[in-house]
Amino acid sequence: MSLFEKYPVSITNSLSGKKEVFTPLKSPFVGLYSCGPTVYNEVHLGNLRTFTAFDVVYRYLTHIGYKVRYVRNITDAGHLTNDAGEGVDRIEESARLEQLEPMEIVQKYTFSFHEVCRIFNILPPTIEPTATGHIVEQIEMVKKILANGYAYEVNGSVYFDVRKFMEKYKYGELSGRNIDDLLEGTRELDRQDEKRNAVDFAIWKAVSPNHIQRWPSPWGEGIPGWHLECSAMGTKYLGEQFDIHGGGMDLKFPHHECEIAQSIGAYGKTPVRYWMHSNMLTVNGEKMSKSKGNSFLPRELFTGTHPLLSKAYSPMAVRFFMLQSHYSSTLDFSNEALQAAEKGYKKLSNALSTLKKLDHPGVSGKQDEELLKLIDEAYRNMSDDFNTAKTLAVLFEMSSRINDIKSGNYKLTDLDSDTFQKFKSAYVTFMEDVLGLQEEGSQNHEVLDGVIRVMIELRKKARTDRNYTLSDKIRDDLKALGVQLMDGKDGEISYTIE
RNA sequence: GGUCUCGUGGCCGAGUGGCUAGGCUGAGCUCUGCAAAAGCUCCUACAGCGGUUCGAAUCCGCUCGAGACCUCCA
Repeated sequence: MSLFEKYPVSITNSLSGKKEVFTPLKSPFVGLYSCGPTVYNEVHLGNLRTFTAFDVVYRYLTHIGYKVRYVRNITDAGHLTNDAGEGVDRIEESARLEQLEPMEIVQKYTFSFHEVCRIFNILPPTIEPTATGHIVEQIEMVKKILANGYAYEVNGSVYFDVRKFMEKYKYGELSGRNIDDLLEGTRELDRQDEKRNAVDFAIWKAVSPNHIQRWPSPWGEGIPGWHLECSAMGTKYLGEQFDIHGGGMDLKFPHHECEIAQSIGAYGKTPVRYWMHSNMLTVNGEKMSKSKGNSFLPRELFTGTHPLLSKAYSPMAVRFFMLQSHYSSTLDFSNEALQAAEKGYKKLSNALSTLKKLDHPGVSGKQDEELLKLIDEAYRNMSDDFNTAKTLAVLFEMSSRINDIKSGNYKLTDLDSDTFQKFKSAYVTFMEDVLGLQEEGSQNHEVLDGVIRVMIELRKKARTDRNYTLSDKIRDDLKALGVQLMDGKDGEISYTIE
């Protein structure tokens, strides 16, 4: 029996608004798509929250035995900031601002995005398609939609005909929009628009002659509509219908709503069975966004240079901070909250390194139902709509048990070896593989480790000589450098690096 | 204006009809040469009002407050 059968996953489906048991179309295969970044700028912490949320979804589904194909796109084709064709193209704008080719902009920020992902331990997806690499697929999709009568061409642009679509299908189901209201509110603006109705959206857009990014199409030179790329690439790699599509809450409308309409318009079936939306990261209760100017860059965290921060925070502390809340709730970002998260993370991380060094003595004790129950709970919590907050609570329980073992309050000889192995493997797996919380510091510094060991030996000697002035000096000086020594009961000294 | 979400102890943040969330902070204790770490104990809340129920933070209604989407945004 596989883990996903033992702990069936339930997902809050944005489409129904309800928690539903997750059954993949072709178990054990799972198709997962999540909207990636538009690479015209550096990603900020709010963006990162969503990527982290779906990283955990991918990690957990994989861990419990599903074969996941995880597609996360890179939007590297520019789009006009509104569907009417006014506004600016972000990538072109950045290119002009930085005096670079659009391709250089896109390359630069794609690399930067990957670097940030690596730092935050966000795994690469199994496929990371780019919009510009799938122009052909997008043009083909536009052709299909035109052929099916759900789009019309005006002056080299192609628009999706929402009115026509609604004669046969529903539009607005995902976001709970009432189309009549939408039409009502925007009727005035329609006059000089190419669109038949305000709710129509571009699936192919003709661009002016001085626009740098452009591709030939049956309708003339232009760029694909923003919503189209996800539909085209999702279909190509995951099929006309697939299991999970995720993204930030702010993409629900119009982006995801349009995706649904396009796919139905092209293939006659609804593209996604489970829609997942992660909620916003807020600052003082307001959404973090570039346009509001309240966003934090990853770099500002590591260096502690942001005016709202009192110090620098490590990537893992930030990752822990995000996992402490459920993905569907807003999460408020503040210096205090980060400080608390840093300490909490350190506690779990310390227990992790302690546990890794522990081995069962081989003397057979008895089973411990409590420990086994904790493992079971961790799985139940994760299978319950990827509730990382509840899972972390269980890991804190476990870390207490680990510390009990370390301090001798709980003797390993009283525990049977099988239970211990299960417990150990569960804690390490949930921390590292499922939640992606790695140990920080200590490792990867062989020389430093050697040097600290030498200092520790000297301090031990000083202590046995009762030369506390010297032993305290060694400890205090190392502390000043960020190395914390801790005296164990058995006379052994361990250390952590800030 | 329309649609929707949320309001939990000093702070962050789970929970959704009866059972301890958890983390951080603060106070006390144990251990320790002193620290640190760890363990134990304490401070115990559900915006307000009304209703349903044997029983509600959890369901329903109203009031107040905050936010999101409706235009690019994860």
